[in-house]
Amino acid sequence: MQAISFFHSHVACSLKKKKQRRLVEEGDGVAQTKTSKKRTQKVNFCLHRGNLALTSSARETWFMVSFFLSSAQMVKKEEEEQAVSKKSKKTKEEIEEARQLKIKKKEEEEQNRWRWWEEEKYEDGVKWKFLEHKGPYFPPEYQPLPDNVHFYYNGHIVWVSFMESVTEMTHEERSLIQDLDKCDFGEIHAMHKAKTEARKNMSKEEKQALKEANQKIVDEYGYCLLDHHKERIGNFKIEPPGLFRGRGEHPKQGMLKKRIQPEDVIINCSKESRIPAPPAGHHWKEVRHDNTVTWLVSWTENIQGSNKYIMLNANSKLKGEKDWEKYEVARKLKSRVDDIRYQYLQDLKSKQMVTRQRAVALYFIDKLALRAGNEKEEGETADTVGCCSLRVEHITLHEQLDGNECVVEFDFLGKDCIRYYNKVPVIKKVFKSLKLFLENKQPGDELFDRLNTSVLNKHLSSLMPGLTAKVFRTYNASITLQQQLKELTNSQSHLLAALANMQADMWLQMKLIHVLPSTHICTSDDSFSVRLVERKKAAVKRCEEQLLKLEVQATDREENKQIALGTSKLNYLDPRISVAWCKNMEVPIEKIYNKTQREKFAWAIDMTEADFEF
DNA sequence: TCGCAGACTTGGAACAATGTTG
DNA sequence: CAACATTGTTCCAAGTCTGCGA
Repeated sequence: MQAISFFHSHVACSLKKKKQRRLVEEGDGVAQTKTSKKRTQKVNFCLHRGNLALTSSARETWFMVSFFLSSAQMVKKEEEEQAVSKKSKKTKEEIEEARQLKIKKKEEEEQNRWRWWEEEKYEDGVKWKFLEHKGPYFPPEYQPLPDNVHFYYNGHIVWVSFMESVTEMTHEERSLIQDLDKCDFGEIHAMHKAKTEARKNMSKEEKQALKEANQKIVDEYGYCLLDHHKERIGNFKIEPPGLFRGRGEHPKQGMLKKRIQPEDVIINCSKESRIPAPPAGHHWKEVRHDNTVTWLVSWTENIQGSNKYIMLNANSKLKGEKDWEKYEVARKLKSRVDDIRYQYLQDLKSKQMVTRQRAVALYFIDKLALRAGNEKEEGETADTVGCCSLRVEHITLHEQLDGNECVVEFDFLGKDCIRYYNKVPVIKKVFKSLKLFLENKQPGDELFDRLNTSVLNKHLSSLMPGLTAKVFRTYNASITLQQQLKELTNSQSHLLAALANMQADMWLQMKLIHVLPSTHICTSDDSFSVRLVERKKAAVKRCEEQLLKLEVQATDREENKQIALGTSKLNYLDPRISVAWCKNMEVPIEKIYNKTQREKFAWAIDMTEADFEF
């Protein structure tokens, strides 16, 4: 235990620094107001310039959508660039040859692709009929420190066993090493620094060799055979030992994550398949043949005691089918959502406390895209909440605020300790109910004391099979995207090319708008003429130069957020909406999804017609 | 109905590769 | 062509939700 606490305090030290910075960055009110202001401006600008109506009040949802739009618009720019680079370098034949090769490769890939979406589904619960794989790839063994690298305690060289993080400290070490301040990791640190430096300075050949070696591992362990099709595995490597780095104020940060041995590992595969061989001298914990689950390998992790799995890549049948299903449920919600909304608005009047709390929670989940909020074990994880686990201190009620009535101010840490701060005007009935819920409660008490996620989800699934809280996030994001795209195409289809560029520029400018005087940006709004686009481009360039000088950390972070939101387009936006739009607009799908994304959404790209309706 | 383990999705951070620019 | 910026990939923590047993 002491070894653990030793590491704990060590890491806690370095973490604390970062945390403090984080606090400064995200936590303080000023920075926060700034970012929210920025967001609002961005939305307004879009509204104004692009004639887009903001239909959903869920800010988060909007940003997923706006990100999609902006990233979709780089069409022309890329094409130009390609043309230029081709001309300058290679000969005509070479270009032609390379092109042919590319096309051929693409065709081949297309041919090899498993079109599982055209096949019949298995009976309920069965995930596969045949599964064969090579087992997990274990991380390399611990390398002892070289003889010339030392660890010092209180100025003396100490040989320690715990450096390899396989074992805890020995008894003697525990009694010797008590004070972190007396530890000197200097030489070890220098060694690691030298190693990274050496890696950076490797020659081309060395890098190539390394790459090939890695590829070999992928070729051997990275694939499995599932129902006669070769499928890529998502994470075929066992997690290496190390220090647990939780997020936020995690009570277990810095604890020792143990090395996983074959004896800890459960293998799942077909009975009649070639069972993977454990490393020499070892055996598996268990080999099972359970075709109702999708994992190939599992083990129990020692920090939280939860299970870890090796599963297939996002482009596999198992993941794709599930994804498709998810969007189908969300689509079904489309036809029921009016009823469901009507119902929870009615429930707001209910005399029954449970019903009333449920209605308010649902209102939040639908309107604000809050997560369900399962209860968590105290002391095991950071203190974060979702809708159902909101506590008294997380909301403030304002009868009147900034010219709005009935405003709820949210301030809490959500998933991954990301702060959610929002002031939302709500309808009177919700406001009144909230006041009622807060009566006779102290900070620390639950806002929805009669409600939890399982009550909520049970209710939802009684309204519609398959309906759970998270479906609202998918539904709202997807429906908003579709609406936005529709309006875009209806009113401005003939100007689309210009608009596409416009939006890319707009996006760029959006980032500048807060830093630069407004004269630099809004030169005029009279038309969407191509000439204007050109002028704008020049303007953007000038602005960019200035931005570099004026660069504030705040903008950096804002950009990071935008990028992070981009990843959510992988999870919440029905790809068929985007695919249909591309087909309608004759925009190549490559402009919207990169290779990985295209593979993941192969089912959608293949099956979607231009007239697809979410 | 309640608690809990298990399975699977979501999403940020770190790292790697690739593109851009002065 | 080196330094910097952007984009893509990997890793794994942190959620959601289900089903089971008491």
